[in-house]
Amino acid sequence: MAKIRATAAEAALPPEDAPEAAPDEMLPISQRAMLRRPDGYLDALNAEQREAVETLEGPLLVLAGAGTGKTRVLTTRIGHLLSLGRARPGQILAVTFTNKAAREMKHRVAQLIGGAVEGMPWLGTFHAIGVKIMRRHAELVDLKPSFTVLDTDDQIRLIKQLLEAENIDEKRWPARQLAAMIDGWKNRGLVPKRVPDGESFGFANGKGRDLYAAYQRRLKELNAADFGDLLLENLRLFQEHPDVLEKYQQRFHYMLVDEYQDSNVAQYLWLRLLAQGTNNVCCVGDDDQSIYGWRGAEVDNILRFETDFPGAKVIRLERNYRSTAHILGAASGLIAHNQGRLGKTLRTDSDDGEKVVVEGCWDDEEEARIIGEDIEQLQRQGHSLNEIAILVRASFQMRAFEDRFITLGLDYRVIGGPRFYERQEIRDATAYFEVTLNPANDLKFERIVNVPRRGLGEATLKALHQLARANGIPLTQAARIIIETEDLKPKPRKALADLLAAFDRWRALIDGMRHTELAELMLDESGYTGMWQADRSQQAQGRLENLKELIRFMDEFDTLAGFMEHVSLVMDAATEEGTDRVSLMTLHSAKGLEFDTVFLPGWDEGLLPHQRSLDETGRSGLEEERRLAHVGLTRARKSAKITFAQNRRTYGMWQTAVPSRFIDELPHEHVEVAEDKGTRGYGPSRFESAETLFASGFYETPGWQRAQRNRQSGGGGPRREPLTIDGTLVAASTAQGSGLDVGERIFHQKFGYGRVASIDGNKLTVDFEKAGRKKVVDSFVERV
DNA sequence: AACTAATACTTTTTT
DNA sequence: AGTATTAGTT
Repeated sequence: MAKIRATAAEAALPPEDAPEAAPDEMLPISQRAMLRRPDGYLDALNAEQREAVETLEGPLLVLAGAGTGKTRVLTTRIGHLLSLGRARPGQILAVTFTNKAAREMKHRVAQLIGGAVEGMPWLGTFHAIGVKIMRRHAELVDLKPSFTVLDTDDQIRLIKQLLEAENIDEKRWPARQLAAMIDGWKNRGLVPKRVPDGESFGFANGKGRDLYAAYQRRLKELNAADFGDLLLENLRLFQEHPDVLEKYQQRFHYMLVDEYQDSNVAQYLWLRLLAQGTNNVCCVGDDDQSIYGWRGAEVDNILRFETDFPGAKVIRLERNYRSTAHILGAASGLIAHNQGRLGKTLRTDSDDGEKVVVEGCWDDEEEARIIGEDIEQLQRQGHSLNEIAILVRASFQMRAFEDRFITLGLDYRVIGGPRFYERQEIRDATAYFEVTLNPANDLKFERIVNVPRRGLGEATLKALHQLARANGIPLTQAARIIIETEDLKPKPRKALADLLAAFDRWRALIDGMRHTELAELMLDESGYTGMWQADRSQQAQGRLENLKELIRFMDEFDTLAGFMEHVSLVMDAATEEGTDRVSLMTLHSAKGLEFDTVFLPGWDEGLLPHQRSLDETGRSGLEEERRLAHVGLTRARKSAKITFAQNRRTYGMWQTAVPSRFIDELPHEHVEVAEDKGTRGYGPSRFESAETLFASGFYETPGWQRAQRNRQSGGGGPRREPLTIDGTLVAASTAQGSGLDVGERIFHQKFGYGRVASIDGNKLTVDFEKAGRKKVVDSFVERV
């Protein structure tokens, strides 16, 4: 086992560390000269960008609005540092939040400096860099260098076990909730003993902090760290070991942070410690694009930059190179409603272009139909589908579009979605690999002990747990003991013995066999591939494909351990390029991208300012939602269209929706209401009024005003002044005993006439004459 | 231990 | 509405 750890540790310290061994890694003179040529990289910048690139010493905040060349500044700055010989690649720390951004930056730096330098060893996500540092000093944070990074699944599983051990009712205090709390604490840089009493009481009557502490202890026993630890433990490392900190302070001559508005407290503290060395820290960000507050990001970090880093210089990039004047005007007008901004005024030299179009739809299906038609129209006009995107607030919205596009035969791609690594089959497969490498990983062992089914169920697991807990040993070791006894029935005993033997066999092959072959062997011999082959379901084929893809991906690494290092942090599904497809994604995953044409469906009150955001974080939540809307609009280069639905299904029930308040906040001069094409008639006659409504100038129409009234009155109840932030969304909650009885004949806006089949509170099951059996909320039906 | 039925929960976003 | 988890049954 010691041997295995050694391999893992070696793999964890890849050759990128070479700079120390090969001291002079400065770019060759010829290359530096090339970078200096007069038509070179600096000339391509505007005055502010250039200043941002050339201000090398001291703290610098670059406030870069959407489309102002933020990435260009960052990469040019790195190139500049290298070409001036101010730093070697290994002396520049450059952190991003996403793997995508890290890849992009690596790529562009390589382009800039001609790919001569073998990458930048310290360019990566906060988490990836955190792991790298922690592996080198693992013992100082009570881990072994081969520690594994837990995914969210394992995290929950572990917490469940803790709750069980403490006899806490998981119904009342769900593991997810505790996981979220612990995450939150870690994001704020709080170790267990620093958790405030009040918050500790938020879980299981004050056991929150103790559970957190117990969880951390279990992690150490398992030699594992969760995502939060990659930052928190790093911070602890620096705080408790000034000598280590000093080493890194000296190493990093220049520090760059991308998307600083997304940083959380732990990241901020980490950065500030490092910056106390040279103080050459450059943060790039946009407070108007801070959309990860719910995940612990602190807009405050960017708002306070000048106080945190005394003597800081602030440069604003306000020239937008992306969007037309109308789009920019609409976006700026919207975001101006936020308070607590650093304030930027985006300018552009572009033409006015087209106004932002707003169109109301009957329901989400019509929304998808209208947008589908628009896209087909664009396609006929010769636009590339790759330049069209649909940006939604929540992923459930995607479904209507996917359905529609499939019937239209329109090619689309979903960006984001479940990450490759998060798929069940990938997690299972990597669990096999992990247990082979590290038999002490109880969580992974538990994951696959009975996958595929081997007859090792609850009873066996319980026995194993008991033995393991009593002796303080890993499950696999307990298994080894238990198969020598009579404690298990013959069948499970044999199955367990076989499994252990298999792991031993695979482990013996690690050094003697190509790791991709070994991986295939493991999946075959364990019966895992067989399990999916035998599965006749729709998805089984896809899962097998994914497993193949996994093996292909592994090929890019030299060892199994080296692959495992990256799998949890950096692996995401390959996005096939090449084909012409419409992109479908959430607003969050659209940040940093741009398209000629952007569709923004679902600007409904409760969905675009998302109700949950409003409920949980009030005003600041509303402002974050507004920033999300702003991010959406600013993705568009040439045209943007906003739609909303008047009826939407939530949790399977129809509710009337009200247009988003953000629509009203758009400056009139940059907006036009969709003209009536006369081809969109839909079902019931009441829709005709909606058509005329949109044809005759939106803001003055009766329909619009009705929507306004609805918004303010909370859905027909007694009038309430402007919808309060935590006001509930129209219908559902206003139902006061409907007085309906089973068997009564009713009318519903969408489904027409029907008879009540059963009543459950305010939820009705109705047999409609045309639409069949549906569940609806009683306030949407009227007695006839 | 495995299968079926009932119930609860969902719909923010990501390393 | 649909999925995921859980409880109850064989």
